[in-house]
Amino acid sequence: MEKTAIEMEKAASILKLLGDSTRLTMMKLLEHHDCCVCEFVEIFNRSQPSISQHLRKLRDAGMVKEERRGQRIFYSLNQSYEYFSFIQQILQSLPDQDEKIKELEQKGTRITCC
Amino acid sequence: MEKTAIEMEKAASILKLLGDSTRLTMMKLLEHHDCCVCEFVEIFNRSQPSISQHLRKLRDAGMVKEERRGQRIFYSLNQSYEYFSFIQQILQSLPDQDEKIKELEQKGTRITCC
DNA sequence: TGAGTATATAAGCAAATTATTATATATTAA
DNA sequence: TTAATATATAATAATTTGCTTATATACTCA
Repeated sequence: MEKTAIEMEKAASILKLLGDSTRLTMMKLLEHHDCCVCEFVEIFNRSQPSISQHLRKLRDAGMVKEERRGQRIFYSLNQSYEYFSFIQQILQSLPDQDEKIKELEQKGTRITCC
Repeated sequence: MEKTAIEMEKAASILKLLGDSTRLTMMKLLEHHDCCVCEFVEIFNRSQPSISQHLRKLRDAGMVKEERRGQRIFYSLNQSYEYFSFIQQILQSLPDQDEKIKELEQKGTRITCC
């Protein structure tokens, strides 16, 4: 097997993580926009612990990385992730979620600085 | 927006189904080879009901179709599935599983006719 | 320093998932 | 017809998942 080929078990575990609409939408949003936890809480209308737990799964898998800015923690795609191109390929097939960011901007709850 | 939400949900449900290494490997095998239940039972070394239940999920989702030939039921990818190209794109990123078919052939347990 | 805010973690629970065992159905062959 | 084979389905049990509530940690600001 070529060393660029993803193992089946690994691929399945990645797809399992993406196989949740909250996490999948998070990843699609992060494709173009860094986001902090409180933005996800508002976008998904979920509790803060629920959002944090989804983010932890993505982070533990290595798909996203975090960066603290003041009190907030911003998440972004980890472009060094070994299987980044596999994920990217999937995300490219998904419908744009930018209107969710636009809604935040209109409500004035989009966080753009620390 | 509602349509987009539905599409993300649909994508997530597809990825969830593929997010199991048995089902994912089944789909990869079916990409190039029709298979019957007893072949999967041997390949995965799982019980027959377990295999049938995985196949039922894939069939209920519309990803695979079945065709009876005598006592056996052969499964194949449903190329008319609405999201076939999405699935195909994922399968193309996965390593070839043909050696599993070759093993069956060497053992003489590959089923090629009714 | 203490209060307030943002986020993470832990514990517990209900729902979903997957495997197993037992049984039913469909087909073939004696 | 009966027996054997292939597969599906049902019932159950074990495991996993994702939510909630409660609490801990980290940072900012007065």
